[in-house]
Amino acid sequence: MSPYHHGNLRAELLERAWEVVDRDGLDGLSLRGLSRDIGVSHGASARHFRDRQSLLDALARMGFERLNRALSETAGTASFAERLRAAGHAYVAFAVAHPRILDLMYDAKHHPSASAELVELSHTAMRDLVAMITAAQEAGEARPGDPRQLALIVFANVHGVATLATGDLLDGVPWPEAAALTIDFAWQGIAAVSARATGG
Amino acid sequence: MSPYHHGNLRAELLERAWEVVDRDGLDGLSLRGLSRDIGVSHGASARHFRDRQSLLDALARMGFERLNRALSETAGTASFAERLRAAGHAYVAFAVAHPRILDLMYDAKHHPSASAELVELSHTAMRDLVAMITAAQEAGEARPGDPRQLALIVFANVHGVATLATGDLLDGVPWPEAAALTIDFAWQGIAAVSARATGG
DNA sequence: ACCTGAACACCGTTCAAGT
DNA sequence: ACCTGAACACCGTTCAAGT
Repeated sequence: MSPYHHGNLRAELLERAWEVVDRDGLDGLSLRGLSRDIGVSHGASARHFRDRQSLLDALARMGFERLNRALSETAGTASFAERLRAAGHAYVAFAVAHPRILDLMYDAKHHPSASAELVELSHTAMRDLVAMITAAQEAGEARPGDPRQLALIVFANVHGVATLATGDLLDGVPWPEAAALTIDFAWQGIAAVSARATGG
Repeated sequence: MSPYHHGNLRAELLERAWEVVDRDGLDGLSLRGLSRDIGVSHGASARHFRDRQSLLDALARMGFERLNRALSETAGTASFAERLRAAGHAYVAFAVAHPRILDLMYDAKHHPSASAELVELSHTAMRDLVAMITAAQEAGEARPGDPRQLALIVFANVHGVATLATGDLLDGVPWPEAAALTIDFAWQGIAAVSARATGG
């Protein structure tokens, strides 16, 4: 009712934009429509976001923050194979739950004006994976070799199956199954021979 | 010089749109700008494309046609391992050469108004891969099991490494190396045990 | 059949002015 | 510091009219 907004317009814009993109995709998002929904004038967003791309950048950062949090929550004390399975599952689950947001995340990251924070957040998962594989190697559970190469293979598998899942290319296979299949396949390839023998 | 266009405006719109998207991304593409570049009035495109999304759909179809052709050109008489390597290389090469087009291809395919032809073209590569793996199984070169599951794994690997390559997540590793690494890894996993022993 | 050009409803962005 | 509202240059889409 107060003629002026109460100071958290930035957060409200982001939250509303997340919902719109999640539901209708990027096509459904306009700054003017967003302002209309929230009940501010159409120029109000300019105080908080230089331009449309700047809002998308912030939205992408939100996405990576939530994805990274979901991934880090799987880092328990379980075996490497189980942690990998949990992390992979979490990644694909995020992709399936928020396919348009994930698209936006990688689109924004590719954009020439991408913020340093966004680029940084987009590399976190890969870095954590390299660290995890290094630890697995030191524990004798993963085969030796450049951990970045092994991480690359695992990441390619997980991201690839996520894309297949959201792209409707799984051909009827439920995504948790496809994800487990792909991740176990990747793990079998990078596990040490001794560990491989004990695997199911 | 003639006041009217000479009948291949549709093809010209598509060709020009491909160039613009390839260079500047989707943000740089507008129907009015396209018409301006070609030298027709801004409403002319409506005769050939219902709306903007319809042009993007046709553009995506072009992309899958070219990608599928590049993939089918690798289907020589070589061994399955070599054909897989060549096809994977071709896929990643296309992704690296035309990252924005590839994005557009999958975006358009996700769109509610996606044409049946586009959906069909986007499934071709996967179907060919399943057929190839089935043949490899019959030749005793691939391990038994649901060929769709094995194809899924290979496709996830290839598409995943393509995404990593265009997403600048390869961490300095040249993409042909990363692609070869990932594909060989996938092949080792699906190859028959006897074939695996002979592999490098 | 194919293209033109005006018309309409929408954008993103900027900026003086208000509180 | 934060928001308003007019202004501007751009869109996509439609449609009568021209050839």
